[in-house]
Amino acid sequence: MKEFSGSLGGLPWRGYLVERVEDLPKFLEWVRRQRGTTCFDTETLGLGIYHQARKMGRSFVRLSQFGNATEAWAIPVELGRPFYHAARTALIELPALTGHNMISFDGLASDKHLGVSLEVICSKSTDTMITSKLLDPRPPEAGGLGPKLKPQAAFYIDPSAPDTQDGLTKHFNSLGFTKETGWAGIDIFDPLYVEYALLDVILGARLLPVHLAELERLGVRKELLDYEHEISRICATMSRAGMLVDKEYTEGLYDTLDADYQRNFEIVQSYGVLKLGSPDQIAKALLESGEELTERTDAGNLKVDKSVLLHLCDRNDKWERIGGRTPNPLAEAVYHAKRASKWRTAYVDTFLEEMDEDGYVHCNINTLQARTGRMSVTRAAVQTLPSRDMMIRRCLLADPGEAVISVDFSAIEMRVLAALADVRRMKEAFANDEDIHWFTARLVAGEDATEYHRKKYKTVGLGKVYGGGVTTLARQSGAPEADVQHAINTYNRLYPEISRSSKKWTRQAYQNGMVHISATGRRLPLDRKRTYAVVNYACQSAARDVLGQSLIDMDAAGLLPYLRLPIHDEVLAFAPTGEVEEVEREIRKCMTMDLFGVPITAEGEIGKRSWGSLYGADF
DNA sequence: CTTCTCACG
DNA sequence: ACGTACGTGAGAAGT
Repeated sequence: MKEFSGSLGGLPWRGYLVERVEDLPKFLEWVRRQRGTTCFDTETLGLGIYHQARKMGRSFVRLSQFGNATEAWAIPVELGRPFYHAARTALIELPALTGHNMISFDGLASDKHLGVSLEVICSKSTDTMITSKLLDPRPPEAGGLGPKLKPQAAFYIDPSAPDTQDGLTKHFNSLGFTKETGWAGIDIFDPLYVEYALLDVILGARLLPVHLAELERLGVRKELLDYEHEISRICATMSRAGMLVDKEYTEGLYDTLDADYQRNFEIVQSYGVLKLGSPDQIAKALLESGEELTERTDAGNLKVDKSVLLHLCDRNDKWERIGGRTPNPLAEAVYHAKRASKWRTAYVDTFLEEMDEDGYVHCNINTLQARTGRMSVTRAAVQTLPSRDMMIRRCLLADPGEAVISVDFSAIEMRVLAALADVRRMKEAFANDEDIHWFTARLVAGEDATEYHRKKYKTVGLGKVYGGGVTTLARQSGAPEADVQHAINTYNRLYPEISRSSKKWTRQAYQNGMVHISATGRRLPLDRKRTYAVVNYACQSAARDVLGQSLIDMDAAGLLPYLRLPIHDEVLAFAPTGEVEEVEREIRKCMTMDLFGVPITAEGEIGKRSWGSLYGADF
């Protein structure tokens, strides 16, 4: 056994590294003495819970740490069964746990590699990542502390708390490792590695009570904290289930996209462009080919983005000819090469890289990522797969004998806006199950309302939710500014409650230290220069909480085993073909509710085995 | 590390 | 009085 000690925030701490099997009884005695909440953390080979251990042929969990405010233990799980069993016993026997991002990372890692299920972990855990996001959801660049342990510890515990993440990276580098290779490569008994591992649980154990006290001081309801832990468990369960990669199709797609890229990049090169990702070089070559470029980026450079390229190709975004000019072959090649390259690297490569031994990808769902509380999904970013073309979604499959189900909320943000701002005429429209944009168009143009009117007022309605101005809406819709201005004025007359609520929410935020309190009691800090964003924050965050509540209802209805992904206003599920209709109906039922007198409704779709089947694929 | 670009809701 | 589209993840290039 090796001992460590130090002092943080004026309070000493001691740490113990178990080196031999004979040290384990002392650890287990300590475990049995713990009455309060114990912090749990793991040091692993990396982030790839589901594929890394197999690829490297090693124990994924290297070190497992447990600690309270003053004492911490490090168990070298990778050394073998007795150590693994001690960590497992501790996880099972400890009465209450905390940890930083522990549910979606350490919880899933324990589920996969330590013989302790996610359910057991979740039944007694409080995650300080969740408490930190409820205190302030902003990343550091937006003025918040950010969720990392270091700034949290520095602010809430001790300004001189060491930056264990940054410090470890530097230590890795000094030993000849990189940030990535260090996790797997460092000696399990390296003193600094172990000391930082011990410090992490000491800090985590101290962070929880301070966070909880702060949440109480700020009046954040306990119910919101419980609600977020339920959502975290539900989403981690979806990650664990994963989605099957159609390996044969995906490898074929890799080759297709690669060939597409090669072919088009050769054409691009023949115009003297060496780097496809260099807007400078592309702009120069286009100018030399006789084109005129007028649009500029925020930084003042010539813009050569997708819309500019499509225009030069004489195509719309569905790749249909516009018929206004002769297509520029360089623009066509750049467009195709960039698309093939992005789709291959961002999606296809990631699927093949992240696949586990059985061919499943287990994406990481960050349940409170955005400052509005919205979720994000990484490794792979499956919330952003191309939807106009089915080829990427075609890579992901339900299990044999199953089919995909997708259920969407109908116009959720407009409904949430009507509910939160108490917009009388909108509420009437939704009560009658009207299409809100047709409704608005008919209010203005009567029976003469056309698709053109609907589109115009849809743009304005969305602009309201986002807080957009005349210029942007005009650019976005292609309509003249005067037209758009008139439509906005009309909209404001029809639905005066929107501006009224916006002003009220802004005023209240000022009184509340520039924080908007959402309908569910979430704290949403505003930027002083963009207070108009309060309408968007209120709507986006309430829409997210409607989704969250529906997920909790789905779990209660026994539907969790079918769920695979939350996508902002949509839920993706897989079910045996004999049950799809019933599962779709039950999910839809959970997504149907009342929000302050506004009916929230949903529509479902049933496909075949691949996700792409919902986008036109025939399998 | 910042900028640009592009994929989504 | 004025004027503001919101929120993400990811890769490549250039500083």
